[in-house]
This record gives sequence, structure tokens and C-alpha cells, in this order.
Amino acid sequence: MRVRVRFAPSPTGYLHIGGARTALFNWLFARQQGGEFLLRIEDTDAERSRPELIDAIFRALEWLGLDWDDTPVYQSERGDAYRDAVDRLLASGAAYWCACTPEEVKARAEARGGTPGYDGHCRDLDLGSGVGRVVRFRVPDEGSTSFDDVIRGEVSFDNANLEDFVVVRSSGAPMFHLANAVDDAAQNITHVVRGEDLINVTPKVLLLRDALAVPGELVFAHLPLIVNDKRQKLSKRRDDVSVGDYIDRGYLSEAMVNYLATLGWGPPDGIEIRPLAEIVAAFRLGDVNRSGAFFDVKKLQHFNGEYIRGLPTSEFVTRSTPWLFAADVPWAADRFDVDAFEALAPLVQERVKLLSEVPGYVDFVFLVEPVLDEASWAKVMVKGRDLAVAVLDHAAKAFADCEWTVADLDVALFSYADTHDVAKGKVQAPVRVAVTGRSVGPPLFESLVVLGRDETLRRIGVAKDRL
RNA sequence: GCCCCCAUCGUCCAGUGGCCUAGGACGCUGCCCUUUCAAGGCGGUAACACGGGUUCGAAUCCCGUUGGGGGUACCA
Repeated sequence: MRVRVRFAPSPTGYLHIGGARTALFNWLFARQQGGEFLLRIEDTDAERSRPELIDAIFRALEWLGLDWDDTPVYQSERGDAYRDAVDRLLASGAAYWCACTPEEVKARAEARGGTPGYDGHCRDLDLGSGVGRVVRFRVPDEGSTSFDDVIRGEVSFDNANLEDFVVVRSSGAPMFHLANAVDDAAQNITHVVRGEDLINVTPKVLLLRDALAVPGELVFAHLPLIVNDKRQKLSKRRDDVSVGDYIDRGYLSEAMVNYLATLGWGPPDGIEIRPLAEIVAAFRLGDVNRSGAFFDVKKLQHFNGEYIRGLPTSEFVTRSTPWLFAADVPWAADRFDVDAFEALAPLVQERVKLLSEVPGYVDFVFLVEPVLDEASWAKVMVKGRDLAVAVLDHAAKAFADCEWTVADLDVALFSYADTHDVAKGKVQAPVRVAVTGRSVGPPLFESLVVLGRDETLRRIGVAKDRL
């Protein structure tokens, strides 16, 4: 049978790292099996769902490159199907109306000794529908519900530990388990790949499928959770994990997807950074780990640096250009010079880990006056004042009439190093700070070539005056 | 409390009874290269939670302990 999986986000927040990983593993499995990857928006909870987030989720998935098949299913539009299922459940006695309020349920539980859960109060009262009433599923008192998880093996729950859970709220809206069971059946889903936080809900869905006489078997695979540095499930509040935030910080989708694929799984040959197509080919659902994985931003950054360096330079230019027009960039848009950026791009490309770092490497070209990094100035120009004065004097003269090429600038400036027996690193520093404002940046002479003789000499002059 | 899951370097991943004096990657770190910073090259650091079994032999299988996590809603 053809594999059909689904990613079923609830539009209560932006797509976060955990959801992205779940979507990715579903997608990998589907593509690797030649199956289909479907989308379902689980918006049964009108209170929490925010329709405007749905599009943001789609865009995040698109950014990641996780293309889906068919049009997404919206649970908010499938009321009839759920009502039909509930009618069948009620008719067969698998479910019943319950008039207990949450407060009553809780009060009785406390009176019983604190064990949470519904006590079956209305089970055999044969109540009909009514305002404020919910429909509960009649969980068998005995036996157990188990399934063979692809990742974890046999997982079993005693039915006695399961309460008669609500399938329809007093508002008439279906609960997640019900909608889930009905939709997985309707969409002919073959495999459910989701986070381990949903493992306890599986017996309920299984019981529901059974009661609804859904044909065929649904295979489950519960992914290990992605955790924070305290080894707790990533939380939108506590941890900063929205996929969109990573886009804004200059991460490449290829790097993100590749990194996410190494969380809970690893290719047999140990090569972590590789094209998605190879990951698809090597991926095996059954080889996914069972234990939680820490989301290590440092390692993600390393992946990102690798991907940036691996880009053709022209693509690096087109992908980093938006960052040069970002709102917080300190120069007017008309100061941007494509040719200048293209000249520096290959040198910047091998130095950044994030696209957002790019402006900091080339700003001196577009700024009227370079931003002055105080720490750099203090170290090179103040602490090393004597050398700085001598070097800038030398540079001002030597740069005045040499050929304006990397090779000639090199000779012109470093003749000072040779004649005065000073390390080249020491000699280039004052010029770099004078011209770019910082002590780090792209190679100096290439930078000067782009800046031009007049501006270079002007900035050297300004720095000398400041000394 | 109850239920479920998990347990190899700081972190991620290999390892599926002998190839393991446990391998790769990130990080950290030493050296080299070098006009800064990167990148690159060559090294180093560091782990099978504990206790019992099973077996000729266990990181690998079983049991227990401990530890961690998840769930326990008229959220998903």
C-alpha cells in the first residue's frame, strides 16, 4: 500500500523547531517511500486557533522546502464528518452523553483522594443531548490497548488507566482525538509520525478507530522530543524557537533542514552535511532514536557556515542582498553599490556563518564615514599610537601614487614592515581601523581596491587628525 | 500520585554479542598556514548512569535501582 503521512499543525502559534522537525521526518519518510505527504490544519478549538497563523505556517514549510501533496484539510470545515462519527458512536453505545461540569468532575476526583480523571458518573444514566453536556467515549474497563511503534516497539496501556474521555465539547465542537481518528481514516493515512508528547493519546485514537470500525491498520512512529538546555520539551514561551526567527537571523533553509535531520537520526556513513536528496535516500524511520535531542544552535551555525561557503558566489550575492537593505542597516539605500558588493562577496562568503553578518563586513564601503568600533580604536590607535602614526604617515605617502591593485598596495604598505622589522599584522591594523573602523574584516587590500584611492586617503587623513 | 517513554563524550550521531584499548561531528583546546578575521591542515580533550543476571564473551540481551523527560484538560 502506498504510504500516506500527514503533518497536522494546530494554528495556535508560529511553526516552531519541533513542528518543523516533525514535518521534516514525515516528509522524508513519504519521499523516501514514494508516498504522499499531506497537510491538515487542526483548528477544532475556535478559542485558540488563529486563522492568520495558517498562512505563516504554510510559508515556513515552503521556506523549508517541504512540499505537500493535495490541498490541505481544515478540520473546521469537517463538522459533518465528525457529527456523523459521533452519531455512530452514540448509536452503538460506544459513547454517551455526560452532564457533569469540569468542576464537578474535579471535585469528585479530589473527594476520591486526588486521583485526577473522570469517574464514569453519567456512564449508564442514558442521558440525551442537552445544553452544557458533552459526549464521552466509553473506555473498556478491562484489557489493554497497545500498538507496535516503529521507533519504540510495543507500547501498551491498561484500559483501566484510561478515563472516559470527552469526544464532543459542550460547545458541540469535536475534540482532537475524535477529529484525528476520523480524518486519518478519511485521508487514508497509513503512518502517523509525530512527537513523543502525543504517545499517551494513541490508545484513545486506537479505541476510537476500533469503535468506528475503521478498516486497515494505522502505523505509529513517535519521534523523540527536541529539548532545551534543561532537557525539557521546547516551549514557545520559554525557548526561542520559531522557524521565522531563524529566517530573520540569516539561516539558510538548507542548513536548517539538514541540521534538523540530524536530530534523532544519523546517516549510516556518518556524513552529516549533505544534500537533501541523499538524506531522503538514506533515511529510515525505524532507525530514528528514542531519546530526546538538544537543539544546539552552535552546531546549526556551523552547518549554516558550511552551506554559505558552499553556495555559488552569485547565489550568495542574491541571497545576502536583502540583508543589505534591511531596516536596521545604517546607510541610505541609494548608497548601496552592487559592483562593490560583488567584488567583496567571495571574501565575505567564507567568513560569515549567518547572512545577517554580511552587512557588518561591507558597511565601510556604503557608509559616508565608517562606524568606529571603540574597542578596535583603543587597542590599535591608542595603545599602539606611535606605530599607528608612523604607519598611517607611510601609507598616506605610499598609497598616493602606487598602482591601485592588491599586489601594489601590498608592496606599498608592507615595505614599512620590511624596513622597520614589524610584523605585517601590526602594520595593516592601523590602516584597517582607519578605513573600515574595525580591526576585523575582509582582506585589507581587496577592501581598499573597492573603496578607491581618494576615499582611502581621505579616511587615513581623518584618522591621522583624530590621533 | 498514576500512566507512558528514555538512558554512549558537554552536545548531536555511529555502534543491533566478539572487528570497541568505543568511531565521526559540533564545542572547547594545542600547533601549522596567515595582512586582521575566517577558512583549511595536523593533534588533543571527553562517554557506555549504577547493581544484578544470561553468555566462553555485553555498550549491545534480561531484571532491578537511580536519574531524566512526557502525559495526566470540554488544548493539540
